[in-house]
Amino acid sequence: MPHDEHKRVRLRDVAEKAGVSVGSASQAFGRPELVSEHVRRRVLDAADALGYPGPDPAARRLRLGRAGAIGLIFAERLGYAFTDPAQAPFLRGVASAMEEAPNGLLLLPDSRFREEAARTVREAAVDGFIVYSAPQNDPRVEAAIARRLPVVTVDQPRGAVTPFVGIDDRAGARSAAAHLRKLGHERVAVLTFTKALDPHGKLELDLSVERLGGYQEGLGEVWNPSLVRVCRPNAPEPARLATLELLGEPEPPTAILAMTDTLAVGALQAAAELGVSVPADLSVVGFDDSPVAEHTTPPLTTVAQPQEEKGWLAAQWLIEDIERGEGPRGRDRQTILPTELLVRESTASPRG
Amino acid sequence: MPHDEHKRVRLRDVAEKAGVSVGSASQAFGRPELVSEHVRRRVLDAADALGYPGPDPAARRLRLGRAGAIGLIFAERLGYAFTDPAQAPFLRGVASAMEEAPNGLLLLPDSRFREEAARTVREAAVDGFIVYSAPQNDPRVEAAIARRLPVVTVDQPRGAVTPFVGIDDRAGARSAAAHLRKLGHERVAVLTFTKALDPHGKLELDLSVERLGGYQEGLGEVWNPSLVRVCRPNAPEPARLATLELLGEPEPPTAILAMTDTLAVGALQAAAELGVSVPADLSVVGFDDSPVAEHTTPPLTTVAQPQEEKGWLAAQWLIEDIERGEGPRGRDRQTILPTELLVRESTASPRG
DNA sequence: TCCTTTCGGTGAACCGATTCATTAATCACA
DNA sequence: TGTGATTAATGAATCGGTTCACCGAAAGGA
Repeated sequence: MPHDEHKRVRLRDVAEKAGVSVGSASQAFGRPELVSEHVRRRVLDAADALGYPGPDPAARRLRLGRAGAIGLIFAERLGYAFTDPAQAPFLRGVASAMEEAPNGLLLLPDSRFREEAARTVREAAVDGFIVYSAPQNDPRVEAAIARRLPVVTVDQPRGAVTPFVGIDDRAGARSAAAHLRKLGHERVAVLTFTKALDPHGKLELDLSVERLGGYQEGLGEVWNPSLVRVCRPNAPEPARLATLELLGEPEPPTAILAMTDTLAVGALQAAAELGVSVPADLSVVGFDDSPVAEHTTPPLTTVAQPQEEKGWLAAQWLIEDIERGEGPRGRDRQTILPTELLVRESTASPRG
Repeated sequence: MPHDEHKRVRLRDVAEKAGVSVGSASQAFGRPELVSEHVRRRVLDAADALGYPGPDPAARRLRLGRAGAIGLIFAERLGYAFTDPAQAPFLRGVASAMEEAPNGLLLLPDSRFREEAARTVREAAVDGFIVYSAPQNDPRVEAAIARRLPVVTVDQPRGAVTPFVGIDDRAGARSAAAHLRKLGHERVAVLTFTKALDPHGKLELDLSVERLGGYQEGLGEVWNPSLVRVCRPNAPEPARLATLELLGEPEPPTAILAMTDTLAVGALQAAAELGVSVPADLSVVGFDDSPVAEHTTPPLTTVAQPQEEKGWLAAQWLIEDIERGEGPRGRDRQTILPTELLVRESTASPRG
């Protein structure tokens, strides 16, 4: 029967009830080998007689100076988090690096209320942050840096003032575009996504800038800005609509470069709806090689990037820096992992 | 230029440098209206002269008695988290309930190391837990309850000793099965997923038991246990393989009941691969009405459930209980939200 | 001029644990 | 029986803030 104990039970109360000092009581929980079996028993008994919930994490944290958690700052609002299946492997990588030390992962999503989100970051009980694909001038990122905790930045090579891991987005995009060019395509549309712009219009993500640049380089003289469509958020639906529109035009593109596989999926849906055959009438190239890419119809040609490795490395570095205990470092550690163009069945030479 | 201050800067240091008491320094940050403009300035200036990262969250938490975060305990390991697109709307619901108060969301995934995962829960700095679709005898759930913090359970109606929100899984599944029955199907396969079993083989999720029961009831005399396949984890790939196998048998099923849309997607992939036409040769019914369901080819007949509302309600209740500040409650609050069978184009009467 | 408010600042108590230098008790062995 | 070595328990200091009862000075009122 639950009594309505309104007061919380403190370690002190347990010690008193057990007739030992708080010191001993603490040991009984934290390092049992230091107390006699006898004391341990008494303490544990007292504890559950009183309904003691165990040492208060907040207090133990304060004393230990470790929060036991890592903050993950990412681009989307929570509701759209992980809508893109490409992010699952990244998480898997983070997870495997964290599995040894029992740490929690504190999600720090974007929010409609920018400043509130930053406040959450300022007040988050964490030992460090991973900034995943969020622009450097995001208030949350600034707040994270101001905390003077270790930070590792992912997918944001240019602006980072911290260690970072990423891929060569430009080269990857360029190879995708060059592939289409070589097949002979001359009307190539681009599906991109932009992050929400702040009032100053400056919240640009390196990632999208770089990929766009790569497309332009790879397409060379057939690059056509009027065929670029912004799809927001990064999900199939907006891409489907954009593609429907593109294919409805008098002179439709013969190929589409989608900045993510998720957008490519939308493009494929639109094509299927209109009875446009892929790749005979339309080639589609994605980016990421997300888990869905090989199961679309037809299987998607895409630029593979080592998501899982990115996640693993970022977490690994962060944990190292946390254990090193010397605060944040600069951008003295960096890795650019390679990408690879995977040619599957969604691309072919244009008709005629 | 960053000096290598190894010591952390404390509020005390700031106060000293500013020539005021720590009390005033604290106010300058926390409640500016209580100090004179003059003092506030001096403190803030001293703060950034010293590079003070702001009040230490751990300490402030301890004093305030609030962690400012909610723990989310969910079924999958972190790597597989949110692999199922059906979970995104749930998160969105949670997010919208949390948007007012700036709280963090601490992910408490399952782990290969069961006990480590439970430890993380025991030591998590949170004010309460949402248990999302995790079995009641999961060590993490037990740890959460032992913390004597508010807990809300989702999708686990039977075992819950806490408030819970869920749907009538059995009725939903029954309606799906009845639909197929009415169309005239007599060989109906079932794709299910089971949670990892613990050494005692008891980690059963109500959810899957209920849905399975519902299928059985709805199918009546055509229920055939030998056509039940376990697909693990809950992702398209295992379902694809299972379906490939089912369709390769001498007497293949004419319809498939998939326990989640994610599994249904795998079934559709397998059918497409084998050139089996849906719904002409094979009917497929999903569950969840996840965002992908209306975009599959063909659009998926499925049992819709109000994921977003579930998330919203769970978070709402939890926040209320936290603010009420009277510790955990029992299962005195509960809601079963309705499901609805959405008939799209993946089901039809069997041939002949 | 004296008394009462008002305003702003102070500093000690407290949040709930962990740690460690000390002290007390027990044991082994000569 | 005395001595040194172990082993176990103690309690005060500490982690880094927030809060609040109290106090002094300046302003307002009679």
